[in-house]
Amino acid sequence: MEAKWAALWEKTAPFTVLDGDDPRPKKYILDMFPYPSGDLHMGHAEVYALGDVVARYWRLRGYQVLHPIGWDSFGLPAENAAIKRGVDPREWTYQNIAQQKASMKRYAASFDWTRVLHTSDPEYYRWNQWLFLTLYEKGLAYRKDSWVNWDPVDQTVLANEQVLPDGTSDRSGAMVVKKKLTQWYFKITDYADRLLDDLDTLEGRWPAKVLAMQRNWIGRSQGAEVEFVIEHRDTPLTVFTTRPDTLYGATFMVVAPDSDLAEELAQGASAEVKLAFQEYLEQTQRTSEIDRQDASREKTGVFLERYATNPVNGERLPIWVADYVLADYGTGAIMAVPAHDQRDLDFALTFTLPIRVVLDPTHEGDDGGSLAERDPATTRLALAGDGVMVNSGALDGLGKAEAISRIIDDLEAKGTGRRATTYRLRDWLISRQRFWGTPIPIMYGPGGEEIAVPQDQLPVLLPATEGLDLTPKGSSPLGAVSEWVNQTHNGVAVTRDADTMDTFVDSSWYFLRFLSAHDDTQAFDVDKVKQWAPVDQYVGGVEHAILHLLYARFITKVLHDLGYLDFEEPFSSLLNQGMVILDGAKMSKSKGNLVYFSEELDAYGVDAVRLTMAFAGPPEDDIDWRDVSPVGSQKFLARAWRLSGDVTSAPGTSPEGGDGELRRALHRFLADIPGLIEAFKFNVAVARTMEMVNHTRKAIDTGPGGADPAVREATEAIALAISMFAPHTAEDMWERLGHQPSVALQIWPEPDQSLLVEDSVTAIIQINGKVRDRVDVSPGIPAEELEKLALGTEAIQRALAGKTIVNVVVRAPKVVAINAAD
RNA sequence: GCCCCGGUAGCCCAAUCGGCAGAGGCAGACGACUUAAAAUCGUCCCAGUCAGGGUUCGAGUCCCUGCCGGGGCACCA
Repeated sequence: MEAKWAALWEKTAPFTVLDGDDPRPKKYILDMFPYPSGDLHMGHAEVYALGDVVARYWRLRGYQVLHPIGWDSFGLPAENAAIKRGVDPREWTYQNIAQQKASMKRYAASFDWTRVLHTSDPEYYRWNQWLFLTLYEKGLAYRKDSWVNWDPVDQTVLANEQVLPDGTSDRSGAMVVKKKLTQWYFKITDYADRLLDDLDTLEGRWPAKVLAMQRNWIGRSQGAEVEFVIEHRDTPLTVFTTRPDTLYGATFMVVAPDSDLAEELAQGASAEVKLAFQEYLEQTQRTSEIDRQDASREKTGVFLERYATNPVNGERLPIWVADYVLADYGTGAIMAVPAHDQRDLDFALTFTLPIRVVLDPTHEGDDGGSLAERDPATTRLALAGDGVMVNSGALDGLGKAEAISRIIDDLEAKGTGRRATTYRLRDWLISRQRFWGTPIPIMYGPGGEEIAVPQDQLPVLLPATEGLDLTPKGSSPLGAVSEWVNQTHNGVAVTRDADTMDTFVDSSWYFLRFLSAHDDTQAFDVDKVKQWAPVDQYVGGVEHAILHLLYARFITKVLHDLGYLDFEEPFSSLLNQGMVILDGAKMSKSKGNLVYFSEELDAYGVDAVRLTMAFAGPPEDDIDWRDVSPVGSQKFLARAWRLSGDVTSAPGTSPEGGDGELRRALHRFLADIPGLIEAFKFNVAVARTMEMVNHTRKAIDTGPGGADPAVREATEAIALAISMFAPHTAEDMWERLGHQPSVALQIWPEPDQSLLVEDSVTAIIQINGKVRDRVDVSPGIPAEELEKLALGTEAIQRALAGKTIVNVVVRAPKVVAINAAD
């Protein structure tokens, strides 16, 4: 059956979207495109099953649906396989693509196969280079020398987003180290506010979890910058603080050891201090991220023998370096307020620095004890809460919030501070020292100056891999291809940038490319974009909640600002599916708890696997393959399929006059399914379809029989519903019902409203919250009548015997609640 | 430490607005059909919704506290 229908679909290509007028409204349904490492796995089986439900659903609703697919085919695994097995990364990649493509076709995903793109094709990556140059021209792509995350195994730099919280690489798993390198960045921080604020517009349409993760990641924090004059230095030291109210409590300053400022200040100190600083800096750089993030570890630091002046009270504050201050957050320096910040307190206690309380937390009715009892110097606990300012000059007596706004006003008036915002988000480092990616279209002149490759010279093609040594050496393999690196530009000898772009650049705009996938004159067609974009429904794993989605949002905003797009968010609605796991754990080769995609298809068939994915539970939940039953899905599909053989009426038979009960159930079903699919309650939609099959089975076996027109009507609707989940079975049912293919091109029938109105509903009668009786009434019954009826029933009369009615609440036509006392 | 999500039957999961806790499936038991088994069909079994408190005529649903599980961020000033 699978083979029969696959051949037909291949021939008729029912899901191809042609250019030209189509009167139907449009929907752009996009599943995250895969990375071609080996064959598809169970995770893919889930996304493509669920994405296909949505795509097929909107087709049933009469929409022209664009549902494209492609491959995110640049990236490290190809290169690593090449190194390990001596194969060409190109060959490896395109072979895997061919295999995955065949699997997707077998899986009956309703993709438009005419728009396939591969990011590793020159026809794609030349537009990636166009994008780079476009950002470059706008000053959004720039080069800087900075401390970067270095993966010592893959021998390449990583974006912040690719470093896991434990300090290891999300690819190789190696402990990431810091290295100072000149690299290309995209200025995503310019968009931090918009990336954060626009998340509000996605509320309710993106999973709350993803919104929270993005907000966390951008990490906006509001406070103030305060300037401290440094002795023997012209420019003051600026610090960022969220607690300017505690400025009077500052007793020392701390500078990050790996900052330029620390280096400079140490130069002005004695020889011993210089030496101590050098040692400390080296020690810091040796410390792994894991250790550095361990807040419980002993505070360390070096006093620089330099002093700053507190702008509000003229106090002399010693300046220290310590690794608990990070060079790349805020200004890389802080004012330390030990009484009100735990980290500063720990440091002050370690080095016996003064501690001054400036905010008295005692208040009426609190049981925290007196101020003396809470002295941070003895309790070793910083006073974190709100209270009343003390020891703070003009701020004395104010609360925290008032003090913050007051002190900022004062600082601004004096010109020694200002309101300020900082972000956790860093600029996006896009250079990679690897081969299998998009070459950065920049050349360097004799003086090292940047020369953008002219647009008409794009693409900058990757050289042939033959004879190329891809082994990681810490610099790009492209650098070794001298005839590629050394070029002549306007008669001058120049060298190409030998790095390639982060593959997240490729995927940050691919959804636009699908709209004109083979256009060789431009990256995307603005008219097509107007017709189709933004993506109406995006489907994919939560593992891309930060990286890919943030970058795609950023690039969309940039292209919007440049006038290419008239929208600012690329994905109007987002569905994250969970993972497919086994025995409560993530599948992995090392654990040996793998379920193979092709084996499952062999064992149960495509339809049963797809249906199992949809039926397993809410899409965002993980599916434990042990808890679900593809056999059960198989049985259900067979049961549904059998209905189509038991229908004996002719195609086109009017359902009028068919069995009333079955028709009422059916039209309720027709009315409910769309809402369920649109709310992503696929599991419930499948359950309702099973229920409908049960109803119809009963009508055939013990009801009016297979000749009843309602039975045909119901079976046809079931075939349509099933077509979203199990296309082969549905197609076969449709044919057996006497129709021409394809069921995928049918329209979901409108429910007959007259069959939806209930002619009677059951009202419940409660006494003191317990259900004591129920009566069947008409839905339009007036409250008084229902109350009279309720109080009159035998069961209620009996239950009320000897009691006094206190009051009666009537919610016609569903509930009568009687409150009675003895 | 901060933030987000979840906890309903042996298991996976339903339950628009606060209104009869159960739609569907898995597993299990029994029965019909069968020489038998499989397949199929049918019937049945099972929880008072993690715990405690509150609001309400009425709470799985709303509020508070706690427990458990999952996830994100974190020496971020």
